[in-house]
Amino acid sequence: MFTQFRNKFPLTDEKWNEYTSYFNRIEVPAKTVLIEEGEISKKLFIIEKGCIRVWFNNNGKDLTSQFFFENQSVASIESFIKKFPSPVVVETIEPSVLWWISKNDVDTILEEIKEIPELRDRLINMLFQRTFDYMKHFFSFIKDSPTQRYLSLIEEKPQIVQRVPQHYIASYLGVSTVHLSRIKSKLVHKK
Amino acid sequence: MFTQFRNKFPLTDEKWNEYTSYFNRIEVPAKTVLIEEGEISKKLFIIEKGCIRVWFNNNGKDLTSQFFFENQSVASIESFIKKFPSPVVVETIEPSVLWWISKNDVDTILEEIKEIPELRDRLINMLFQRTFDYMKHFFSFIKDSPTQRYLSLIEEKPQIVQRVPQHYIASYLGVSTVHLSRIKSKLVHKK
DNA sequence: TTCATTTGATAACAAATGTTATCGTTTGCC
DNA sequence: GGCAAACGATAACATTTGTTATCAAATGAA
Repeated sequence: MFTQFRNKFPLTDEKWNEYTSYFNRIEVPAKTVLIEEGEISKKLFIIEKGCIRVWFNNNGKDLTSQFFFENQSVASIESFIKKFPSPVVVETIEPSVLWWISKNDVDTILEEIKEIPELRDRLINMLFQRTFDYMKHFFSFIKDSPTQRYLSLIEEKPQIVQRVPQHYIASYLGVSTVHLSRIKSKLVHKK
Repeated sequence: MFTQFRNKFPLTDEKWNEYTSYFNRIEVPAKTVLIEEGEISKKLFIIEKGCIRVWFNNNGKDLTSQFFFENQSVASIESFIKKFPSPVVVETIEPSVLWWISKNDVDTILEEIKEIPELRDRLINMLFQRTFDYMKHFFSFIKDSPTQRYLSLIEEKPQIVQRVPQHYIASYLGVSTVHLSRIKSKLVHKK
């Protein structure tokens, strides 16, 4: 799982082995809840195989905010960092193979590597990138129609359209399942 | 302008004076464009007095993404950091008193202070906070109706409702000016 | 396989929102 | 003060989107 990243981290073999040994491998079925609403999230997950959905409960309605696939890391980020009760649920969509690490171990690693400028800068860049991604997704809500957002999704994140059940995609795009069905139907008939 | 922040930064008086001297004070009228669309933004602004709007042009329609008031700092953030052409326009709403600093000077300061853990951590926290703010604003688009978003705005950012022309608020909330008018009208008549 | 569950399409109707146009008020400027 | 531009409210109508209900197809578990 981790050997593919080995050359990206300027660490001694000793440190590398120590850090990667903090991770635990688990296999879980579809629809497994990894982090519950209200729980203080103490785990960070990396996906070896499978796919994960982050959603929250809004007056009984299930609203999806993000999807994650192979090689991405997932946490209830605000809960993980600030120790707040998680506002969101983190749940597998497909049967998945995951690696998790505890917050304690992450903190240990961060404390040690922050003396290494390359890694520190990489971390800061990751944070910026996250912010930019949110900005972009947000902009699409004030500037695009649901149809345009669906077309962008096909273009930019085809994995989501291919692997995720449609009613989750509907709430991710901010429309009802019926309306997403209509959008697809119209697109087909126009072609 | 800066003396109110003096005690928050663990710097020698010498460094403090050097850094604050990098800032330039300007006074500008309302509707002054500070950063144009497509320009590579090399300035960061701090607002002493007045109010600023960040917007972008979407097929001729003027869409507002953020508002800023006194003591906040403003840049076309992605352009400033990554040296991309700015996708947004940064423009004053009211006549304003601003302080600006060049990207070069910001880089100089960042390079020097990154050896100071307190400041580095403060910077990282600021980045996280920005991301959380975007997440929150984004969530409100998938979970709230325009009426609810308007009520939240009154509650959480009364400055915007009080100081910003209504048609800018409409595009910020993602509705037409006519519909925002309707929303206000309904709220009044229900009371 | 068989049956229950999940998923997705569609229709009919209701509600929300956009568009265009008009009008009155406010604001800024000379 | 007076004029032009900006701003905001409202009406009438068009379009989009949500809701509820029904049905068919796909999927998964025993």
